[in-house]
Amino acid sequence: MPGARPKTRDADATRARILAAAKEEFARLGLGGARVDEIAEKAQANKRMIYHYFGSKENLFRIVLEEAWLDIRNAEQELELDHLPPEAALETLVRFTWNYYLDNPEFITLVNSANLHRGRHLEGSERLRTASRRFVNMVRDILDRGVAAGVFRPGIDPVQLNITIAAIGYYYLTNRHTGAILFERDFMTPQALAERLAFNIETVMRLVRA
Amino acid sequence: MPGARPKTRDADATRARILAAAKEEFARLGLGGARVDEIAEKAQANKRMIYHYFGSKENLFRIVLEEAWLDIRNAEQELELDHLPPEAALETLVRFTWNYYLDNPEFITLVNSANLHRGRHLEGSERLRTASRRFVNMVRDILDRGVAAGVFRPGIDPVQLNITIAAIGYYYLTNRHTGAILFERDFMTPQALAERLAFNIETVMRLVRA
DNA sequence: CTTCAAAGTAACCAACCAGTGCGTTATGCA
DNA sequence: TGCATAACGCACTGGTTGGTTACTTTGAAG
Repeated sequence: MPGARPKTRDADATRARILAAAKEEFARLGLGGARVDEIAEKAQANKRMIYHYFGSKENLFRIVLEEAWLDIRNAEQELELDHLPPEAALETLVRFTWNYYLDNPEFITLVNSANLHRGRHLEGSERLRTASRRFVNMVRDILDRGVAAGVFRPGIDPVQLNITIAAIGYYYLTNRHTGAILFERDFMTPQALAERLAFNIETVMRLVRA
Repeated sequence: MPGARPKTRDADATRARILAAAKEEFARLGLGGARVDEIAEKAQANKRMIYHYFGSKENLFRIVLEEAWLDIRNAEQELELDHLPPEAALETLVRFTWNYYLDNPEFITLVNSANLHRGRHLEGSERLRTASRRFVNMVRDILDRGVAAGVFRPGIDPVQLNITIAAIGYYYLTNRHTGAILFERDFMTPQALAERLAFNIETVMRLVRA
């Protein structure tokens, strides 16, 4: 929940409250479903302020998206995977990705919304491209070290591996509602979550092992 | 594109045109973004006919979703995987799933929309549950035959395997727009698609092999 | 032919919604 | 203290949207 409005005027705080409320609403209802009035109310701000700080609903969406992505890329960097042996580094990345999706469920729905709109709102974000390049290099480094140590097979594309690591967690969580109906099981019990994580680690390890 | 309006009155054809147009619009813009007037125009029908046949926008969405799921479940059955040896059956399923997503891109966005609304529109569809049960049994049978033949390891949960097979294709395609921006490569060239399919087959085979 | 239910249409409505015009209030600085 | 600037708020609009009312047309059974 965005915090309460401060007594005195504070541009940064108001901007931040709007951003937090927008993230919630866009994640819950998508770009088309979210209401600017609702965002303003949740942020304890006036709708006029949204247009003052962000210009348009679409631009607000754009900034929410960019922030969300920069957040996960920063968190990945803080894992310092280059300090771990390759197998431990990869398993840590799989666990981290899974837990990040669990702890930040709005990230997944925001990404879905962005893609429904064909990625239009992320085009031209140089900050994001830079962060992503660093991330891919980190995974490439893990793979290279694993090959050198003889524990990973050579020739694996780090981008394909990244996509797979994200996919096996992301899909399970984003499609948990229809999954629960089709497969007649609760996807979100602690046991179900633990089983899925173990399955995913096994999948990735078998994929890379020499 | 839904066909042109027939000369004479034809309730079934009108209903079908509305359904086809709705599928397109819901897939393109989501439940909230789709416009009933637009669906009526695309279907060459009057908006009132939508309410006559389907009662409400939400109910129209519900039926579009159910049809889309039944379509893929039926197509899977037609593969007759029980006539193939276990390894060939599994690879065929991975290829089929991938190609189905490629040939029916609206399926993916419909599923995303359904999950944004927490699966609410699929609740209580007994037809769908029956079809899904048969599908899971089919995969379980492939796994069992593979274990008996000594080519697959035992203890694999067919539901987890299903989820993974869907995930590694689905995620790549649904997130191809943001992926293209982040990873600075075109996800949809024939070569990129062939590489991803090969990677996915490798992933699944390594996951199940004894 | 007649009849009548179903198919089809146009015009409408109340609610809603992104965006704005314009005025007010607080704050930092000279 | 006075002033420029930025933060903030209210009330409105022009256009849109899901859904409805009241009506005409069609086809087929008897």
